[in-house]
Amino acid sequence: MDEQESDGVKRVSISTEKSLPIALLRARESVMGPIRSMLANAGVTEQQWRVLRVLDENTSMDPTEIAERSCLLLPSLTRILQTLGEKGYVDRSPHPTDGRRLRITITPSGRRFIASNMAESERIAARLESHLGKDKMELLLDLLNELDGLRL
Amino acid sequence: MDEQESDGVKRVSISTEKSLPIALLRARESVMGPIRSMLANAGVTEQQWRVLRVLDENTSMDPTEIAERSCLLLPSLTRILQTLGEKGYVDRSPHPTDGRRLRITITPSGRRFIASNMAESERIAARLESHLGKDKMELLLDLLNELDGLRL
DNA sequence: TCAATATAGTTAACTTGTTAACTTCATGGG
DNA sequence: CCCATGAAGTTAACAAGTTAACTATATTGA
Repeated sequence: MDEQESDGVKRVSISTEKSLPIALLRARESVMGPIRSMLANAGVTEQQWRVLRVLDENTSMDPTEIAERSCLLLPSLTRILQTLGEKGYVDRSPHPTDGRRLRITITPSGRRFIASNMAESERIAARLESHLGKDKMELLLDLLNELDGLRL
Repeated sequence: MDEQESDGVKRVSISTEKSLPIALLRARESVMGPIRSMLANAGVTEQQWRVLRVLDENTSMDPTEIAERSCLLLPSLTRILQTLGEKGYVDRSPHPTDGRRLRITITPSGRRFIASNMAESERIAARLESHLGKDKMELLLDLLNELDGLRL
């Protein structure tokens, strides 16, 4: 119940319980718990893992594309690519025609890293889906995508 | 379609498109866009705003309670309370019986700050609900809460 | 052609996220 | 009573989020 409703006045204010941003945050925390453990063992952060996975799905990308697909801002990505380069998981080369751009590629070592951790990642995802139910999962993804598509 | 399905082999891997953590992240980004503009004008961060709103709903709390309700970790909250104290929005006093705890209270200035920005905050929330639809909004909140309740 | 403007990426400065170590106070059992 | 253990906060160190300024290259139009 809403603590501030004891005076009989219906509170219009959105108590933090019903706030969508906070609900999204909490839900994400719950989902990320097991994934974080897995990634901590593997020695990468959640964001580094996202970048590697996006790169693994594509042969070569420039930072702007990577940022878009892994949901990171460019300044963050600059630092992450720096770290991943030091770990030997990505290479960078100049763009053939546009001197402003870079071509980022995942190295064989990076692909091996993904391969050796993907099974566990998928086990975690499968366990989540089995707990929530396939139908609810799809419904949830649809709603989230719709939210993402809204132009506010 | 999935780029890696061209060989006819059904990919089991969860392309980042269908990843729940990323969908949650993207959805949150969309929702937060207008809120961030509002808060930037007001001169507080999203997290500072969350803390103030939680404090506004309760007369006095200790940091552990605040952290739980505003979905922050204690080390972050320590710094945020420091900042809010400097802004004059919160006060701290020792707990009457337990020497380890603190009592954090929102100041009148903090309440005025909330009051002068709550209307705009609610306009934004209302616009969101009108775009998505009340039914879908409730459905989404239910699903997110269920996700939060899962023990993985 | 060349100056104005736009794009890609980096750097900087500040705030927060995240984990671990640390300090102080409480509490329960010997 | 005293020590071991636990709980509440803080501090530290590093990674990432966020906005703005900046560099270098491209592109456009007069």
